[in-house]
Amino acid sequence: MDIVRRNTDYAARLMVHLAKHYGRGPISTRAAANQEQVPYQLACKLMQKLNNVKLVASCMGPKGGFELGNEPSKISLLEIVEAIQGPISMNRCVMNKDACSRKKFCTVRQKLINIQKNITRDLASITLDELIREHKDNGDTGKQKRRK
Amino acid sequence: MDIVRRNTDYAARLMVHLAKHYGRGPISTRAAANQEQVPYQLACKLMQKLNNVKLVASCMGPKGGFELGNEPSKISLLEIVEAIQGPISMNRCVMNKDACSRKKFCTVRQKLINIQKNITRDLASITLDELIREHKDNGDTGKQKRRK
DNA sequence: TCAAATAAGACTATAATTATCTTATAAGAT
DNA sequence: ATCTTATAAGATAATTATAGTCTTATTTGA
Repeated sequence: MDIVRRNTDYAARLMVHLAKHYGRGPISTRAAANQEQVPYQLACKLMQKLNNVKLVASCMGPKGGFELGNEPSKISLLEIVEAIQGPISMNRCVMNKDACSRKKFCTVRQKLINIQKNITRDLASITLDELIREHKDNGDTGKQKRRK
Repeated sequence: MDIVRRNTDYAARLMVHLAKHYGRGPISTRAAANQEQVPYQLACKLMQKLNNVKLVASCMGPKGGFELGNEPSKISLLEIVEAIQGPISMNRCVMNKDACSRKKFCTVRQKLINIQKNITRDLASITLDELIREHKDNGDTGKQKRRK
């Protein structure tokens, strides 16, 4: 099983897509999903989750869609991961205080907590703007096919 | 979902148990499972997986059981994790070269690879001997209840 | 030969994840 | 006003992963 799941991967693609168009109005989920090779219906659900935590802002109606809720430099991969799949957890005993009665004499727990901190720190350091900066020289021409 | 899964947690307990008795002959799975609060049948399966990669050595027959396949200082948490749940993977595209056609222009992949390296390095640095050293002052009296 | 142990694999159950479907609501365009 | 295109929300289905159990075979010391 992967730490970053498939849906999170999809969501990251969609966010990178929005980031590339930041400041130029909303993008419809259909267009973003098509271009980023994400199943449309799934994309709708993912956008909703991102909307719930204000990583994106929605505009209903025709010509509507979603746009980033903040500057690309202010949105990290960690936020996207947590919006879609919840907090990164090394082990249930790390997140849930009551998960294990052995906690008081467990020597593994503190070590797992430290590893978890490293992971979240690393993910938090990756922002959308650096992801699009490196994307620049690939073929996003702005052309788009419509409809699923 | 937890990066370290429940069965891996069980396996780690069993390994710590064996480590405490290292050099004093085999321990039966039943005894270890009882003391470490691991379901017996599951413990059997886990010991087999650990045996497959030689983290433990088996001795069949009465008075048999398992013992560590190596000194506690030579066995890391990473080895236990990988024996039970397979390699740590940040994302499918990291482990499986053909998982994603977008790989060539994907800016996230390399960053995920780096995070994954950090995790495995951290887990590899934790060895059984340091886990039992810190365990020393808890109540493993050697008393044991028999039977499930 | 018996009993206590591992070996191996089939099987079941549970839970998590992914994907789809349906209905409702909003708002621009005509 | 009505139509069309879009999001909102939630129910439900399908798939996959994980955890747990059961059964039978094999080994070996007493």
